[in-house]
Amino acid sequence: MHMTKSPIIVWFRQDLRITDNPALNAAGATGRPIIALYILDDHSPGAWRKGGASRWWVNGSLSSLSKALKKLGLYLALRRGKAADVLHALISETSAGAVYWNRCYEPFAIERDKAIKTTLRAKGVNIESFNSSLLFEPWELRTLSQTPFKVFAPFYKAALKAPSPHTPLPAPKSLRPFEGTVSSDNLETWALQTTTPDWAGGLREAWTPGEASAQTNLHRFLDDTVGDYYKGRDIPGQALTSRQSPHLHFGEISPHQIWHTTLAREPNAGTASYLREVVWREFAYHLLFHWPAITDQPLRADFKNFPWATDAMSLKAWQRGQTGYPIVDAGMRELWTTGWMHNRVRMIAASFLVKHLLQPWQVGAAWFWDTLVDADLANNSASWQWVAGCGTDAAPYFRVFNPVLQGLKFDGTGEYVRRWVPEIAALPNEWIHKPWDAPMDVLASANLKMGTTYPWPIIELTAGRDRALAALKTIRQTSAP
DNA sequence: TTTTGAGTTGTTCGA
DNA sequence: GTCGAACAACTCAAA
Repeated sequence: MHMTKSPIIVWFRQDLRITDNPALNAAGATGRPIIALYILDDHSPGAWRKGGASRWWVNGSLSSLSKALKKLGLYLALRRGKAADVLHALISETSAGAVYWNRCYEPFAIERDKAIKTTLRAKGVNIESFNSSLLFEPWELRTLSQTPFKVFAPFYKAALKAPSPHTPLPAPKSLRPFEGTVSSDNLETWALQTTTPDWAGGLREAWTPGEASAQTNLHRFLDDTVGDYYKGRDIPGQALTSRQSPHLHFGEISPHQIWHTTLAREPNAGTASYLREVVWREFAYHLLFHWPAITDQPLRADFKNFPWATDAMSLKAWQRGQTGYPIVDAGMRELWTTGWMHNRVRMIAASFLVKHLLQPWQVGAAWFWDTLVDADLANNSASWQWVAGCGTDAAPYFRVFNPVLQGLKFDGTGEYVRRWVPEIAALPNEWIHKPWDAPMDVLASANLKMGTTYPWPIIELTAGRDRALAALKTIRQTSAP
């Protein structure tokens, strides 16, 4: 058989879209028959098994991708297992001569893909990989002395100065399908969406996975709210953020599409700060690429000796949204119900766990990994380390978010808290962020029994803050020579 | 090589 | 109620 006629496997991973998909376009351009493949890979060494919310999402995303491919004449084959094994099997079934994919950047994925590339090339299979999920490859942006960046501001400056990211590719007009038989799992048998119990009602209500939804959502955001984004993105009671994170994570939309579509709009403070947030995502990937251990280990070595006060009860109260601090509890319940939490509240809730409750950031990261529909190894690792103060930037150690002040400042109307903590909804604004201080008659008329219908605060704020600052002091001393 | 300016998102205290 | 200073020291990145 001539290699040039042999089919190409397009291996879909975190690029579940047909527009601006370089691997798919390149395969299409060869004119050779195409086999579209997705592998549910929980088995490669070091793989971060998708959490519950992510599994729910990818189920919807795959079903949407499979429909879109069908319109192009392609059938999406679903297989599960160790990616290398699946590929070897499929190649021997179909005599495929090439595998095309868009790059992933998680440390385990890099290692897996490198190994696959080596063994398949040794067998004479051509491998082509493409960039589809980052505006800048993690190794592209460098300081003047050729080192990777550790601080966002200069990274951002370098990103703006760098050559413009590629403009998005159109969807291929038509593709030549592979004509042989390729067996596929039935998506339902993967049981990514558990129905007993069906805990995903809130997710279904909040989200529509898939490329079409990602596009609709981007245009809604740019048409209606980006103008208010600069300040509005801090107000959790209002829906002024882009809500693109899960779409971006699964590659239902590319950052290039977001970048160029946004740049084509009337520039203002909102569009500028939105693009800046997209560069934050790039920065997280840059950090993960150059410091792959940040998924588990604090980047700052002195934090290895940090005296965390690991405590299962504290963690549980936080996870369940029962800390007694309304803004924290609201956030944790929004997360549990919808698989997402507003960015401002993520910072408050994360800071509360790490600082006031002195729980290791890794356990918070693990909970987010399991419950977020946008769970992303780079963003999650970098962001938790930022909050904990052990990451790259020199955030001042004394920056401890006060959940009452943050609540008053960013949810002064209590709209957000009332939505997610209904048992205190009848409290007037004055007490909505500190129900424990409310007078007896106010509590009574709000039908609120502290300690019964809503918990007393799990920890006193000043005591928690002082304990955190004292803990930080200890590692400063121990890290001295 | 050395120097210099700066570093996402805050809180508290005291005037 | 408002406002500015203090809260540490260190590391990064560029000049």
